[in-house]
Amino acid sequence: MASPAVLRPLPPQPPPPSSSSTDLRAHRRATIRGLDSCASMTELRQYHSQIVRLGLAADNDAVGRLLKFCALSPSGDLAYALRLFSHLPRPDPFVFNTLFRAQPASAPRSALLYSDMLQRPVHPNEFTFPSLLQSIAADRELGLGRQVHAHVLKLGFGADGYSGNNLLHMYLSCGLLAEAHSLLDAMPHRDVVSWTTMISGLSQSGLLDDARKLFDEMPERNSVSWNAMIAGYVQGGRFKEASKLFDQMQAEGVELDRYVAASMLSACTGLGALEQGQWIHRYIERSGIELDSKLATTIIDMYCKCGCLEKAYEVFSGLSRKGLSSWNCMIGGFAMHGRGEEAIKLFKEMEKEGVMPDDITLLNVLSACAHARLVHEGRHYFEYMVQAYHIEPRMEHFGCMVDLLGRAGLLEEAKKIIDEMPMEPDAGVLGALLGACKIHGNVELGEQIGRRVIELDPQNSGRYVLLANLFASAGRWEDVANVRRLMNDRGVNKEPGCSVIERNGVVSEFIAGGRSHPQAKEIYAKVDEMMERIRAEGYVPDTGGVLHDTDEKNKDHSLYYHSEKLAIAFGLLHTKSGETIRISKNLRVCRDCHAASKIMSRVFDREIIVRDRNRFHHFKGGECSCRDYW
DNA sequence: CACCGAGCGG
Repeated sequence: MASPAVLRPLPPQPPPPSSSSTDLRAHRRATIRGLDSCASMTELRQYHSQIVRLGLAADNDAVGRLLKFCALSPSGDLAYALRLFSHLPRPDPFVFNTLFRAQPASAPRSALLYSDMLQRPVHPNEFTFPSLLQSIAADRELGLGRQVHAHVLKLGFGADGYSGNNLLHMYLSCGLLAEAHSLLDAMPHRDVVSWTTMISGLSQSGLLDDARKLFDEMPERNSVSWNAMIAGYVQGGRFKEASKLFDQMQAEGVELDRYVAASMLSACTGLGALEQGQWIHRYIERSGIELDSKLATTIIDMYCKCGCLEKAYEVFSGLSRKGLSSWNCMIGGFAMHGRGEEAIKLFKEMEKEGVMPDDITLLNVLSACAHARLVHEGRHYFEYMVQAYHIEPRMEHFGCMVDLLGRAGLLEEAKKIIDEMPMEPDAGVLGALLGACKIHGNVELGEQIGRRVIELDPQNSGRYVLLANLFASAGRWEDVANVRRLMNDRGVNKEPGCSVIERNGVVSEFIAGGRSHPQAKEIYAKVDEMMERIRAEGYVPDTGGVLHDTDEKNKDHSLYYHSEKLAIAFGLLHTKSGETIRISKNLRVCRDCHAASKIMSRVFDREIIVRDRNRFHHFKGGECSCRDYW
């Protein structure tokens, strides 16, 4: 009854045996042309048999087109392409060049194919080297790259811009910056791609300032070049410079495309700049930039990490097709806001929709449990991930469990996880236990773990401070001094606390005790007023976290001017009453700021949202969303 | 018969 679904018209059928040779030629042309609009392997097989029947099995023109579809189309079939290739008696350069472009490529395989090409011999043309060099660059096979470079010159393609730019890319990927520079100087036809390749290569080698110098000097720029530089800053964590360059790009009237939009969303995420991020999001909607699952996830991540879970969820639930990364991102969003139940609910929804979770999904679920004190659930999912999905816990999963158990006060159980895990715990895992020891005042275990952590990761200032704080809480001032001395001897500096707040799209930065802000005087006066107000409401400075063994009054004052309090003062000065104050900071919220922020949210009737290194705190009506569990 | 297919930077 039901006929099979025919999605596309069938290719032209063979001509009747009586037809003339003119008809045959026309038919042959039509078949070859039709191939260029082929959409599926099923259809391709029909064309293939057609071509064989027409006696074109050895025809590079016809088989080359078949091979192009099999090798390059997302609905193609690489194995089929290789079979076609092996049955071609005299493949031409086009056939070889097409195979170089096929994914997944690898440098050794491309090299093998290239030497096959040379032995036959089939002569490489200018289209041969770009794709060959791509796979060599991706695998950083410098030795092969140098040999191919020699061939490019010997075979007379030294002046070809595409080959030159790809050689440049290859040297940059292999980290040979000097070679890249001299190649660029020697290139006869430097173009915007050559410069952009250099900028991106230097950025990826961490030489952002060199890249910027080149960027400023290059004769011509397009949106790809701007994005190379902006993305470089973002990758290097230099979000403010990314944002400044973006403003310059806008001023010069360069088109904001999806790539620049994605880079800028990441910059906003890094800065916690909600308004700017929202502007980019609206721009994407207005300009009709296609919202693929990757870009959507970038937007969701921006909203999550800028403290706006509701907007994140709105975008998430509006997606018609949710990719794994979107689910992961949203679950992670609930986790970092301490909304563990909702994270778990979303995970169950994901399972119900038949989406297969991965190790990141489960990491986010465990992290959600850790931030919400869901010890029971955390234990469950730690077992469940292996049983249900055969996902073996990695280092990070163990770290999450140590964090979950340790923070809940189950130090012995956390220690047991570390002792029994199949790999050597890294500084992150041990650091989680150290943090738990600090919270629960277990100096003996903390000291033992702390010393191990510091030796594993001697440049990380946070762990020294944690250990020193632990000693301080036990009144062991001599050990505090020893830790400080160790830091000094090793040249490790305490990372200064830094908070940022955005107002009218402008990001202001405050450093603890810093006075470089133009309105410093006003802000400090506001802090004093704030602290006075909350003291009257029962706030008592918590000097437990202050290391200096000085008198209490000095300690109070160093607490007053923590970056977070400066940022809140700025927020109170510059926002309308009732408006939410959003702050992002580089370190974790200290106990004193946490207590003060709670009272301030009540006294000034403001919602204060703080993103710290680990998670979010929503202060409202005298309470914090973390329920003092962080 | 001769034509052509196609390669780079985010």
